[in-house]
Formats: sequence, C-alpha cells, structure tokens
Amino acid sequence: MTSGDIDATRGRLLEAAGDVFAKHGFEGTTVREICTRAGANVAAVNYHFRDKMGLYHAVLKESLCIAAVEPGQSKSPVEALGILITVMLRRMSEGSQRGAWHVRIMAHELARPTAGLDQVIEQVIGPNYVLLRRILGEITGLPPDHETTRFCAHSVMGQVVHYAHARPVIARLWPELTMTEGRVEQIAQHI
Amino acid sequence: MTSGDIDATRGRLLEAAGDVFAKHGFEGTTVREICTRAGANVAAVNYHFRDKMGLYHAVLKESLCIAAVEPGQSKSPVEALGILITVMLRRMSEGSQRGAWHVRIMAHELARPTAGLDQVIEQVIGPNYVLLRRILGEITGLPPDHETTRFCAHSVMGQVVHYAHARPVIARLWPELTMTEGRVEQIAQHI
DNA sequence: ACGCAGTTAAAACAAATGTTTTAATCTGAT
DNA sequence: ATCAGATTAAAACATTTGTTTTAACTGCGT
Repeated sequence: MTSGDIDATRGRLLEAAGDVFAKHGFEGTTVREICTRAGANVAAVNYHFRDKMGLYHAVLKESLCIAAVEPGQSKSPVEALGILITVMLRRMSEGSQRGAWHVRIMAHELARPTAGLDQVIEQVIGPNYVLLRRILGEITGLPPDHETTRFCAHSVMGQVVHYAHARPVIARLWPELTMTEGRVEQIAQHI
Repeated sequence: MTSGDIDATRGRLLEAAGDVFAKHGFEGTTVREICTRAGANVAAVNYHFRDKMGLYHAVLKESLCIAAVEPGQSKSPVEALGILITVMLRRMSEGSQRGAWHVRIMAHELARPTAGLDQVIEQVIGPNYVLLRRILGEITGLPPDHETTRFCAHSVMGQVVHYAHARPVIARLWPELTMTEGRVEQIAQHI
C-alpha cells in the first residue's frame, strides 16, 4: 500500500481525528477513540504522525487551508461587508462538516489554549481581521488601524462568533431560533 | 475542629478548586492538583464533597451567588443599558478574582458542556438576558420578546462576552489594547 | 482516663491513557 | 519465488486518574 490509494488509513485517521478533536478538544480526546473510528490500530497514530500532538497539528493544517475568506472586490464596501459577514456566519453554521471543525476546535482553544491557537489565528482569524478592518475603514473613512475601526471590527467579530460559540446557550435562551438565512439581514442591519 | 473555624480545609478546597476548574475546566483538572493547592489529602475531596462533580457544583453554586446583576432603575433606559454593559464588562474583566471564575468556567462549558451549564444559564445568564431585553424593549419601543429585541440583546451579549472569552485572540490581534474604562464608551456608542 | 464522632493521612485499586515494542502481514521490484 | 521495505496488529509498559479503604489523629463530653 505504498502508492495508489495513498495512505488510506492515514486519511481515515485524519478524518476521524477531526471529528473527535472538534467534539472533545485536544486533551479530551483519546487516541483510542480516534483509531476505533478510523478502524485502525492504536499504534497507527504514532506511526503515521509522531504524536497525538502531531496528529492534532495535521488536522489543523488540513482543515485550515479551506477556511480562508476572500469575497469578490467588485462591490461597494457595505455590500462587501455584508458578503463577508454572510460567509463567516455560513461557514460557522455548517453542520458537522469538515469546515466546522476549526470553529469547534477554536472554542476548545479559547478555553484551553495550546500551540494550535497561534496556527488558527495566523492562518484564518488574522487574514479575516485585516480584511474586515480594510472594509470597515473604507466605510468609515478612517484608516484600517484606527482605534475606532478596530473596535468596530471586534464588535462585528464578536457578534459573528457569538452565534457559533454560544450556540448551546442561545438554544436554551431562545429555543425557537432556527439557523437560516434570516440572520444575515439582522447583522447587516446592525451596522 | 467541629465548629469555630468551620471547615477550614473545606473552604480551602473550594478556593483551590475554583482556581483550577477555571483554568483547566472540569475534565482537565485533577483532584490531586486541587488537594495539593489546598494542602489537603487526596481523599478530602471525596469526604467533604461526594465526587469531583460534587465539588464542581459546589464551586459553581458558590461563585454564582455573587454574580447576579441588578442596576438601579432610576435612570433612563439608555443610561441603564450603559450601566448594565459596564457592569457586565467589568465583572468579566476582573483579574483572577473569585468573580472571574464563572467566566472562565463558562468558556469551558461552551466548549464542552456539562451539567453545570444549565446551572450557569439559569442563575446568571438567564436573568441578565431578560433584564437586557426589558431595557432594550424600552429603548426600541418593542416588546421584550420581539424578534428584533432578541437580536439586539444577542448582539450586545455577543460583543460583551467576546472581550472576555476571546481575550487570548484579541491579545494577539491587537496587543496594545489595555483593559481600562475606555471600552464602556465604545460599547455604549455602538448602540 | 476513656470513648466517640468528626476529620485527616497514607496506601492501595481499578480503569484509562499515550506510547513503545515486537512480531506478523502486505506490496512491489528483482 | 524471494527479498526488502513499508504498513498493520497485538501486547505490554509506565503513568495518571478518580475513588475507596483502612488506620491514625483531633477535640470534647462523660
């Protein structure tokens, strides 16, 4: 099994690890559960990746490369802002898909940071942050690194991630809320 | 040691447990670390509280009773909103004090909910939620359970908790930000 | 002094976890 | 067919975890 279906078990390991890490966080997951899900042996993790930590970083690298946001630039700034918010919201609201991994993992990293936090910030949050500030700067007429622009950016990010991270709380406070396209207009209206 | 300094080790246990649970979450903490910090024996946890879980709930009950927010009602709605936001922000920005426990614990509960989540929602978040909606309803002229009012409440809560939960991220995105009284005016301005 | 209930200390236990080791199995080229 | 290297499987290891057990200690009333 050297070539052809390159590393079937390695791929299954990554897939299972993404699910379990997203659910339980790094410390909370056991390599045995990952291997059971992947139908692999316990030693497979230490063979294909070096560590449990090596597998974690591999999962992050895999799930982050498809997470960058880059909407078209042809629209007006306010439209671009709406598009960006929509994209972020939609990405964070994806069910249990691959794209939702880094959101769940992010929640765990916020509670208990590991070395993976810098990875996520550098490759996903940072770019989105500068893009958001650029758009907001165009809207307000202020430079992107102005204090007010930064505050606005944090307000937007705060509201967006709130609907992703605080979902269990929101579900209890407002059980009737369904996650459809009706929220993008709310956020767009709020600015 | 039946009376007088009622349960010295029990109190030390609660104190240490609050710190460690806030740092590591429920699953991440070991009863041994708690007992070491408290200068108690390993069996002390199972003696004074029933379980590790019993200690966890005791910590929550202790740290939640001083967390309710109830500002004076004599001001105008917009002033009340400003006061409420200020109080929430200040409470969440407290250093490593007792009052900051439930914020850190909340971050862990969001990432990995346990039975303690309902406790926190019921005793802290829920009351603040209805109070916030009442104030917002007075401002907008809409009923407190109107859809728009709820969205506004979630926007406010999202921004507030963002500065508390996403602190490690913010620290990397905007290292120069210092947590003073300069933020309350920002949030108050944003509404 | 004695005993008694409440409390603490030390040791042990069973289960779980990350990792390693060692042997088996498979694949493809010679 | 055979050999070498890559991959998988099974078992074992050392450590850590929550919990229990058993004995020692403490203060206090009789």
